[in-house]
Amino acid sequence: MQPKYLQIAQQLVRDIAAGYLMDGQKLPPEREMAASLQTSVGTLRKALDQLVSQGRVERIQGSGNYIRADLERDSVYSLFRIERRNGRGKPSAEVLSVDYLDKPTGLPTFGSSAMGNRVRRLRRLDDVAVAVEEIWLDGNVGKLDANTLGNALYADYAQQFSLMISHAVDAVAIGHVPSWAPENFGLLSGDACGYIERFAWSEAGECVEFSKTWFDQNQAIYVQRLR
Amino acid sequence: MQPKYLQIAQQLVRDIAAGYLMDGQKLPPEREMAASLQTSVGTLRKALDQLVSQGRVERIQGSGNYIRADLERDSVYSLFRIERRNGRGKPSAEVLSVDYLDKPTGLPTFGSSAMGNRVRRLRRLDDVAVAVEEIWLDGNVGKLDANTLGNALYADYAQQFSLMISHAVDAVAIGHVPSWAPENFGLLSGDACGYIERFAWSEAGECVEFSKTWFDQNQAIYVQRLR
DNA sequence: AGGAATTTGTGCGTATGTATC
DNA sequence: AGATACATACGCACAAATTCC
Repeated sequence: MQPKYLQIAQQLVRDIAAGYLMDGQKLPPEREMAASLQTSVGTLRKALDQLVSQGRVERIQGSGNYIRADLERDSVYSLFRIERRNGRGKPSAEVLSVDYLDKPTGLPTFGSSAMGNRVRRLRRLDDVAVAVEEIWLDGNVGKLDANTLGNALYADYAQQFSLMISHAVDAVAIGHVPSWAPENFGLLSGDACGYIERFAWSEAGECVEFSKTWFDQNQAIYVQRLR
Repeated sequence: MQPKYLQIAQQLVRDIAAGYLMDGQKLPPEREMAASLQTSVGTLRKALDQLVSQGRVERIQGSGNYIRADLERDSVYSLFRIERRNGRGKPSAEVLSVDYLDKPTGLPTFGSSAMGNRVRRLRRLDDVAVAVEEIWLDGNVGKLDANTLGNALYADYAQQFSLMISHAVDAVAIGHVPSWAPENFGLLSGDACGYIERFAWSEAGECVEFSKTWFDQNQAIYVQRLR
């Protein structure tokens, strides 16, 4: 039996995910809400504290508690946050190619297979191309089905392979835009460009993915949020 | 006037930093501690919750509260992880200058004062210069004492001003090595260079710090670890 | 091994302060 | 200025985990 304040917090999370609670919606006053949940204000506040720390609820003293449904959290962004310089932007991703190939020499060692799935994508914020990326998913997890590959890559891994990504390490480096970058990407092939190298680990503890993301700094920044 | 629970939390942080509270040490029982601090158990618990969320204290039901001094957290690394390409490196920082100045035009808006403390540092890993950085700490927190400024900047803030940094946002950008970079930095003044922009917030919720860190990519990478 | 004592975790109620509308 | 709503603070009772005898 979980503590009541966690039960309440989880119920609220489910209500947000299910769409019963919409983004920006104002919750009832704490006393009212506590009464309807048959609990005390203190316990309700502890539950809300959880959601505030997750960024799902914003509390404004004297005003109220507001739902902050963050679609990004469960989508393309989840483990890789790119923002427009103004801090907003609806994310999407266009898959340029999916291939099952021998890992080329020069690719860092990761995973256990000599083969890998290579995904190349163009990423957009508000329909503006902001980054291109090349992702290598280790071959031993299986062969990626390009047709069912959507915006939320890690969710697709979970769907196709029951593969859950648990953590990752990102590093920043400076390089050049790859030759396969599409024409409508702001920068031209060969331009100097900052990129992110990423290694990602499965919940089983194996490093299963390596990726590089080159992004147009005029359009977007890579953001690390702490705590 | 800060809330009592934050005052208590900060006093405990100072006591840990000062060495009055050693790693692994067991704190007195909550009721006892609350009495000696002339507060209620609930308020003390809220203060301890802060420290637990920072990893400074571990609470074990039925046993007690234990100090978890994490030297790495309070060192140069804290909230800003630079590694050598091999993943190792003992961090250190040399303070080049500390000045209390009018914020120049062009500096992003943050904090509430027109003045700011400008710190310029050279950062090393294993005594190799890997990055230079310029840090602006808002003037309204006070005037930094250069003499007591060590490697652990955020710990120094806590010491000098009871100022605890709670979270930060980092963004990657590309620019040029500043003119004041020392000779022994690998890159030369004006060289193209990746840098990190950082905004950092106090626990009171005010954005109190802005910094730029230019780093020599041949020597070091900036690393984001997730989860 | 087992039970009592100790210590933190959870839940509730209330009073007062402070920000917002 | 008044009403509303969240923030802080205090205190108590009982549950759960640990420690000690």
